[in-house]
Amino acid sequence: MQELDPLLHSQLRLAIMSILLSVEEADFVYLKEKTEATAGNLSVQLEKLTSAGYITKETDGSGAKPRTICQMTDAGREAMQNYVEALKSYFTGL
Amino acid sequence: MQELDPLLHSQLRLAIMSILLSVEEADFVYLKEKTEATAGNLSVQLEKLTSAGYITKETDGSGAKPRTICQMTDAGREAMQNYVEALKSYFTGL
DNA sequence: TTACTTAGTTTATTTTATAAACCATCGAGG
DNA sequence: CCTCGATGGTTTATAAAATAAACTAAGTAA
Repeated sequence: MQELDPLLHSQLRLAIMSILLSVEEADFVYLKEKTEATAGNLSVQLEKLTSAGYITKETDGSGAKPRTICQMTDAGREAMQNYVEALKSYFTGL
Repeated sequence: MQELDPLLHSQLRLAIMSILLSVEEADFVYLKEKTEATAGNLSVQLEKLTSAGYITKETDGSGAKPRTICQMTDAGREAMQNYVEALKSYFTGL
């Protein structure tokens, strides 16, 4: 019965990470559509994942209308792997 | 990207369910030791699982010092199965 | 009988998730 | 050029959840 990384143990953050696992790059709008989250919620959760170092979040500058692009980091991928391993220990009896 | 049953998507409740999957009967004290939760927290989460119908919780009466015994219900087992299936959809890219 | 331990529950506090309100920019229409 | 609405976000407020602290009641041992 291992610890479950609390940063990943959240439906929306897990969904974000899941998408970034399979896509290597996604912008805010895409993530919003895929996850069906509100913009506010998405923004908050992206920030958390970013400051944990699990993803990068670059906002296309030039003062223009913003475009935020996210990618998974190596640390993020590793954290996901650990999370899965930890989860497995919860389902040995199933 | 399916919904994750919010009742199961909690570390402690998942741990409780996991134990009850593999054991068919466990008392409060045993669950407390295994999960390393505080009594208060455990009590609250057991109550939630009970009122959701995922487990049963019988307190050995006779006015004496209580002994609370928990078991998983069929609904609980089914919910766990669904939860696992839903989780899988989050890790296709891993 | 006083005082400690055990088995819990109830209530209060903190943390987390979520939504609502807001700000800035772009593009279209008058 | 100026409003008006849509787009792309962030900030802040609210609701829900997890956790801990305080309490209750019975048993046990000195």
